[in-house]
Amino acid sequence: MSVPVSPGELDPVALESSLMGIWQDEKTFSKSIESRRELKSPFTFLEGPPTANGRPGIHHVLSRLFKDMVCRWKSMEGHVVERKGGWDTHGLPVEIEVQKQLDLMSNEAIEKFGMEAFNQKCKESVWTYEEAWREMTERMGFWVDMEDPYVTLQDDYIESAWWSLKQMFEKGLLFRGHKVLPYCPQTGTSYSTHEVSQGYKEVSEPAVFVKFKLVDEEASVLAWTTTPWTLPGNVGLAVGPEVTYCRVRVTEPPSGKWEGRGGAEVGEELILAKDLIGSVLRNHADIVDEFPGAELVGKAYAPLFPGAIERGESKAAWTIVAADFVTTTDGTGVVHTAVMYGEDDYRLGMEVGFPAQHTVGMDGAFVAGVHELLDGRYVKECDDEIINLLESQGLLYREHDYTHDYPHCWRTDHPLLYYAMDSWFVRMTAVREQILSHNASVEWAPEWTGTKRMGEWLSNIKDWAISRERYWGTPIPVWICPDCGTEHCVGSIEEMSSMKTESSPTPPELHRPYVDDVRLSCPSDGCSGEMVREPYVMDCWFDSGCASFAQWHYPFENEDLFSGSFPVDYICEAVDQTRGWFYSLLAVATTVFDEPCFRRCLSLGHILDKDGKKMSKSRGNVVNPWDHFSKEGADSIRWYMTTQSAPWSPTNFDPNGVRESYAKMFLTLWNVYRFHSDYAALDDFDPEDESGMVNPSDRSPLDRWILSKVTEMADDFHQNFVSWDFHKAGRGLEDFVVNDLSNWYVRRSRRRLWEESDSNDKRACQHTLHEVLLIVCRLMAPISPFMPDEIHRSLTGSSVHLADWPTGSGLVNRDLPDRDFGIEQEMSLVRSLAEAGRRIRVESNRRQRLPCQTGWIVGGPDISRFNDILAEELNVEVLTTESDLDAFQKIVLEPNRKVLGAKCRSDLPSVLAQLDLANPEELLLEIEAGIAALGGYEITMDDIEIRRAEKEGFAAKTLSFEEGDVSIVLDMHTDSNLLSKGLARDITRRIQAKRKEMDLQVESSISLSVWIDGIELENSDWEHVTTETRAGKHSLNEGKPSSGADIFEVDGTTVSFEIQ
RNA sequence: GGGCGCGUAGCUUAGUUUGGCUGGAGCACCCGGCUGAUAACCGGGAGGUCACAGGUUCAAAUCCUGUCGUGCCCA
Repeated sequence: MSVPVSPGELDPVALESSLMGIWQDEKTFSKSIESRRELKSPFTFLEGPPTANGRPGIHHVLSRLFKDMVCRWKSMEGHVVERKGGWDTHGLPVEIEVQKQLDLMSNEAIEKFGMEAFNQKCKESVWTYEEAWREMTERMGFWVDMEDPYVTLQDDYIESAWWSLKQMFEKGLLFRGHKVLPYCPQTGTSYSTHEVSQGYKEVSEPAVFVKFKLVDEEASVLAWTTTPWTLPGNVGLAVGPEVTYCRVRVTEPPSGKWEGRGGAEVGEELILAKDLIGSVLRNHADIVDEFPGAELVGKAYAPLFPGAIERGESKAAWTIVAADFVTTTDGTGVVHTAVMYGEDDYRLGMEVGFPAQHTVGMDGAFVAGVHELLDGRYVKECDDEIINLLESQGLLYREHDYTHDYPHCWRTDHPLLYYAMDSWFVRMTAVREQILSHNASVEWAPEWTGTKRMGEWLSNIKDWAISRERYWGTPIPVWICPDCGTEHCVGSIEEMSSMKTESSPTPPELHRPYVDDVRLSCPSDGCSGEMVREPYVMDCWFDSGCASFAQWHYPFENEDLFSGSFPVDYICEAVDQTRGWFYSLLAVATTVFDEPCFRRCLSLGHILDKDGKKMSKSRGNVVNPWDHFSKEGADSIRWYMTTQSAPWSPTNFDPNGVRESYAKMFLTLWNVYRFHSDYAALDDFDPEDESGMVNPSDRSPLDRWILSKVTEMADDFHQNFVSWDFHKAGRGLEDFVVNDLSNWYVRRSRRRLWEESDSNDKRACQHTLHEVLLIVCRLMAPISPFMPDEIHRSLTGSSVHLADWPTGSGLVNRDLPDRDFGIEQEMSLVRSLAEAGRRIRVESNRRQRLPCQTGWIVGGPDISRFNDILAEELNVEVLTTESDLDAFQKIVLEPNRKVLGAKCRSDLPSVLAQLDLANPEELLLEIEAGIAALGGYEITMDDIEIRRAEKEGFAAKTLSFEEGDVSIVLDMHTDSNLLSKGLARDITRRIQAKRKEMDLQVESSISLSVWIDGIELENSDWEHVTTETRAGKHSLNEGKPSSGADIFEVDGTTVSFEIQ
């Protein structure tokens, strides 16, 4: 059927582009899915949707590679592996991009521009780089359905997300609360940590030590703050229950050196942490009492700004409470708590029941009723006024300037306020046990991502703030009745339409501002209110967390598709998704279905630049994948990324490594393939022709060896895939191709194929190469899908991606040769001996081309069937075995430190010293007789290892194996016969090099003249030269060398030669 | 500030789970060899404070503690 054609030089870019075309024309991807349909065994994959509003970089290739690799592998194992693409299209990054573009630096500006127009811009912006992403995806060979992807901005997707939120709402898991966020009153926006981290600035601000007067005692508690504007909001003080506090009495008035406002009267008593007395107090004072913080808990103090906050039902307000976050690293060891203006403050306030009221409005100004001098003023401008007020009431102990890094708005440069924003939460704390158990059911790679990184996080799980005061996102489907306060969560478009008031418009899509205009009729009995939607959008992590069902628009359609693919078998993203997508998938699946969302998760390490720095646009160190796509090709990038480190290790990207993968792996494989194809084409070799078949058992030991080795490699490869060690799999395969296949099998088989006439041996070699190449291609295909397909198609006529996994699976059959352990062991010895021989020659200064008369193998198994190979490698005339070792060997006893150490422990050094001094032959006899002892310890065969070493005077090497030692000994003498043979090889080599230099065809004949000045060349050796070099006409030592002749010298003999 | 990784030759890395013989490879470098065998191959050389400091042990790259650097996530 398929006779190979000569493939020629490798051009990886042309090869890959041509295959991309073939895949498209043949619909190979869809065939690779459909052809497995009848086995009815799905393996489900869920694509973590990328955002296409940034250009894809090399780090995006990594996660797409590992997604693709596993999916291709599972396909070849016989599973149906559907791969739906996806796009993440909502979220703050999109808005920021558009705001920058349109110079809309505040919410006010956006609203002036128009929310509808703004969101339209956002929608367009998310497709900016879609084309670039598609091109990258196709070029790298990532097979995923990009024609019918799920998109988080589509109504279908949003409707599914709404449905899931309603499930939570009905389970009572959705509630309203506050979230303290860095907030900019100028732009009216709150910021994510990510944004905040871009805007830290060093500033110097007034910090104050404030006296809080206890109600029942004549003493004040000192507390410190860097934000005086939060003091009117103070509702409590926190102390560390274990921390030691002191009550001190001021003994002297402030000195003349006192800086700033404030102070304390003589006799006044202050309370603060003992450790901080020195750094806080500026008066001489006596310690009158010392006690743990627990004793302070429960004491009441007078509010600084009476009336600014109403006590309401709170018992804890304006009392001292215990908190675990209190430290004595700065301040006074007493933490001023303003519930609405600090994360810790808010959490503590909720815990102990402080009133949660704002003293500051969304505009950044104090609200009415705080204090007549402050009401309506921007808080940051009131620092001085507040300090004055405190001083005038004797409540200020000290003020000072404090320099620290403080977050600022990157748009307006104004300092941000930590501010409790209204927010919707999912009560994750209520499902903590469930989510922990679902997490534990996931097979994580690496394991610590799940148990440690995710596990630790989940065991301290907090409620999930899912609302954002933004414009572009999935609108929160919660409506509230202004009349009766009823909250209603809508779970479908249909539900919204049926509850809609008559005057409300029908929204053209499920986005703001359209859904904002929808009013619902209040469903409460007797209420005729018009419900208004909460003006938030959802955290975009919630969107992507719904992917497992929203990609199918479940439960509105595709019930079967969803239930057949949930939980999904496999997801894969970079490690930063632990608290991102991995978490949101788990969180949504747990709260909606009480099930895990995925069975296996591969968490990848990041790709860093070559200096170990993270790749970012601002650093300008992002590597463009096309630099390598259009040079070494996608196969090489993929192979490099797979083999250079474990998938989860952070890795420095080294462009040179890609080149190395290309030069080593792909060039070598290509040339093995090319070598095979060239001769196969020449010989019209047909692997399907039964009459030409040579059964493996009838093939040469060399063939049987490589067939056994390929099976060993394939089984290891598969095992490594199963245990997620893709890097080890790839390295093993590369080692096989380069070392076993190319550098040994092909090198040793070359002459077999040069044979022009048909022979069993030649066909045996061709079948062997054919079979081994196919196995290699099938194993490689998931990692690097191009070249293996090219070779597979050329050898069989069909795509490797439609072929079965060679090691088999529950669905496809195993298709590997049998192992032959004996032959593997023998060959391993042969190769070791060949290497040892080369080392001998280097050490004995004897060039490789000069043959040795005799080589002796001493010890080891019978390797006579490889005698020819080994004699040629060693370049010896005669290779024989020798049983009498004593002629060139002696015994050395080596200690087994593991055994001896356990036995002798601290005496080990002295025992080792004695062993060193002992006569090995005598000691060995004593050991065999059971009477050996060193340093008072009995010595047995277990304690030592016997090794043989050659005596002086022989050119020899000894190799140690578990089964015993094997030596190779070479005869180093030289005679005229050997010199002639050596010279002939040198001449041949020079002529061949010249032929190549002259660009002659391999089979073309030459006319050769040689002149030798020095040793005599024997006739048989001259014949060898003329045959090897295809010298049809030739002359030796006839006339004088012409001026155009090449001249070289070896061992004092000068040789001239000329080719015509 | 907290959690979780990572740190081995100029570069990329194996070995760390389970302590044990001289810390093993590849790239680059040097010497030599081999080649109708490719950007290849083979032998040898040079190159290591196994991030640092302590500890446990007869024995530590490996286990423990701390420090530094670096990355991710969270504050």
